[in-house]
Amino acid sequence: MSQARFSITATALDQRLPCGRPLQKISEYSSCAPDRRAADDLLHRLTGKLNDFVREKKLKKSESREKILAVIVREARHFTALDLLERLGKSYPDVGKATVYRNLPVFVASRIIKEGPPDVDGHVLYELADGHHHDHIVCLDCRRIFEFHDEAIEKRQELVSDQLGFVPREHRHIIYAKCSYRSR
Amino acid sequence: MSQARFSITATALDQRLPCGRPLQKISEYSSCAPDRRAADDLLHRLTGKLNDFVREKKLKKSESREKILAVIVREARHFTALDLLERLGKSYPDVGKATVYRNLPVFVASRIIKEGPPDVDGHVLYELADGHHHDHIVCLDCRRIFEFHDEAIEKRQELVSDQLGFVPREHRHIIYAKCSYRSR
DNA sequence: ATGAATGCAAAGGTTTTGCACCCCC
DNA sequence: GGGGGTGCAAAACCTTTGCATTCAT
Repeated sequence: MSQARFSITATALDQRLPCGRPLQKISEYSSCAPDRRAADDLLHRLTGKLNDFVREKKLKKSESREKILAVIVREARHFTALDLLERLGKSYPDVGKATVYRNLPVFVASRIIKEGPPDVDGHVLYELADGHHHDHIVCLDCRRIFEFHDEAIEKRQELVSDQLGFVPREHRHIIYAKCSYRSR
Repeated sequence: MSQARFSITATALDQRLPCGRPLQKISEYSSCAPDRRAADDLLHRLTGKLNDFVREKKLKKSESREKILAVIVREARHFTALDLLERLGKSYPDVGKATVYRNLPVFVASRIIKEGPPDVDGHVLYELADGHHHDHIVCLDCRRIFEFHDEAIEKRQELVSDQLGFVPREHRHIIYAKCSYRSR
């Protein structure tokens, strides 16, 4: 059984923080933008995607919408509506919260973000829809969210669904676990 | 690869309902109590479990708590706090909602119920903790919740977690799919 | 000029909390 | 009689909506 089939990504890149301290917000960890240049590139690409969608659906351009997108790309990997509001308030206090709530569905519809698993408090977690499907593993100690992908599980799900007479559309799979940070 | 490793249980037992009609509430389907005698047996067993917990934690007996438990066992397989409130209101209108919200954590702590996957509207779904772990497959058409268990996926999760340096504690796995009811 | 998009504030729906009272041990 | 448990109502919390206004096309 090949180990190469696993892949993992730490959403939180700041590995220096002590793991034992519980955080108030998952997002405190996921806020570290990994690479400014990469983020800018991505923002540029996604802005294009947004514009395409806006044109296609005969919507109108809006500065607020682009500000929101910028904050998402630069600061958030996994975020709730409230996280986003809070961050947006720091960079762009002029954008109202109703606008945020009204635009999240637009970003989802344009496949720029997608709804992920619910966070620890039960709120919808959004994340960038980068095209690469992954599932989540959340550390119960440090609350960081990691991503994993395992082809064997994916395949098995399809098999199970099929055997049971279902056509699978999507799934959410979260493992709550303890990372070994503490014991290292 | 043996097929016998799959198991499935329909939470909703009323198979006569037309599948095409979307429901307002998941619970409308999961409300069909399968067998009165079995439910009473279970209630008796769980009441004992509750009493043990109450004694152990030096809490006190309460009639409301037992009423709530009775409604859970008799009417609910998968339910949100609000579902429970609504049903409770019919059988025991004298029990206040604060009491329900305050007791749900007690039932969870005593391992009588557990938090399940979030429902379609994002609310926490509780379910009886019957000791048999299972995951869920939800039909996007008829909204019924089915339970499945696949040992291969379970094992694989442990392997993945272990390889990545995590000690898994629990997980939630929901497949959103379309059942073949319509096309039959 | 038309209708999308916005900010604000008010309303909505769900869960939690404060408080006085009740009841179990 | 001490402290958990309760009901009620108020508050807290997050999200949606109404409305007048602004802005993009």
